[in-house]
Amino acid sequence: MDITVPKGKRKAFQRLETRALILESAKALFADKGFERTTVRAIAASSEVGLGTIFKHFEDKNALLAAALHDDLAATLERAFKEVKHEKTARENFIHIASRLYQYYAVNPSLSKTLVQQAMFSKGKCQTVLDEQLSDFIGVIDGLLEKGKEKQEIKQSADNRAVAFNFFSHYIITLVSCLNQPTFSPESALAQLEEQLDITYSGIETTPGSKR
Amino acid sequence: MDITVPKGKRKAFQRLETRALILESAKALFADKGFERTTVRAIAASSEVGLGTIFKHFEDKNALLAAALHDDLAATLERAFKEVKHEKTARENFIHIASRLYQYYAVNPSLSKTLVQQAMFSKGKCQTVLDEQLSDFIGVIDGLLEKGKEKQEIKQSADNRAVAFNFFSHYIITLVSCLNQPTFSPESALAQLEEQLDITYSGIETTPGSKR
DNA sequence: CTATAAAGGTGAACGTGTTCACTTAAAGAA
DNA sequence: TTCTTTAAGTGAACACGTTCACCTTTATAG
Repeated sequence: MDITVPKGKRKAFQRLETRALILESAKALFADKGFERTTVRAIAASSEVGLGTIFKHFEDKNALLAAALHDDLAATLERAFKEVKHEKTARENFIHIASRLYQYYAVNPSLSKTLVQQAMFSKGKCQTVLDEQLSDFIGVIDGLLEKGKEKQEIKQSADNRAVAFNFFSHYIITLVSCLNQPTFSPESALAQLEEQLDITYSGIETTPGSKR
Repeated sequence: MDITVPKGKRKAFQRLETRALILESAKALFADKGFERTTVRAIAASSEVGLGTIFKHFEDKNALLAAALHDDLAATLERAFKEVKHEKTARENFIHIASRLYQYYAVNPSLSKTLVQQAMFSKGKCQTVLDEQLSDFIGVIDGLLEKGKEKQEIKQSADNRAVAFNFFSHYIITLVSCLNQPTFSPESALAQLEEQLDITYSGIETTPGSKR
């Protein structure tokens, strides 16, 4: 019997507290040992909770990783979105957002790789969390493109949806490609992304004006 | 004592035969039950081989899948490469190759998804097999682009390496994106790929000539 | 207050991928 | 041939993710 929460909501509070405890331990252990080398039993022991309890709070070990990184990732995204400057080009703003994300992934490339893998391939349900962030991301790019059209950066005939997907493709492939390198450097990832954006912007077909 | 191979190479032959037996069973079971729902024990039983034997032939269950699909995939790739017509544009040839691959993946989308996932994220060693195919793929695209430059389809200033990577990015992201749908249709995947190639070809920036 | 229902918490037990000490048989040396 | 070495083959044992029947505690009904 605890006096801090004398209401009829002790259970709900306990639940949240337990969840937080588990997440804290999970985060620390994942960061320390990596995903595969961290056992659910170790997380249970570290958070002083029964093994089964963890699975009352999280669908599986993957969901645990997603939850452990979710808050930081969401904060990174939100911060990046807020830093969008409307006087800058769509491209500059996009690169800035990508830059922030790459910096975040660089904190722990190994964990990031696992997270990205799960986001891209997870079966059915728990992907919702990451899908939301993807939708946000695509939505923001869409907005940037619209602004870009207004300021003559981008041609009117371009389809925002398709171009947003194009940007996202390059962002994600560059990320995966660089996460597979022995070391992940946000700078080289950005350079690679810029190279692809060059192509997306200028196109590759011969044009009447540039047939030298 | 078998009379068919009386040489001093019985062991080598036995080994190959055992390997083939395992692969045959693995292929059938994977196709029937899917990757996760097929146990290594079931493969061992079906191929009438000890459990440990499988791991003398394959690093792990993932390698088993890669090996099971490798030959078909290699054949698909080779066939697609041979169908390249030099009188067609680089884009048409690329789309044709992608089309063949998408058709192959469509045979068993679930297995394909697992295979692609492993190819993109496998740790360290066994990825070699798939990496080879990737190198081939990139190499062929590179060649197509060079031809494309000769026939004025693609501007000289384009960097083949970067553009080949660009093509590959769209190919792979489209594949993953479509494999995550409830049903995988090569046709809709191709449509999506074409949409992205449109962007890559024409570019999105406003040009002096197209400022309407 | 008591009785009942609901929900959090628990760890033994299970299934499965993977390892390893050992057996067996082929290849090579004497 | 006979002995030695090498490697294929094997399944018991292990580690870990996951499940589930059960317990305990809180919430709710009477």
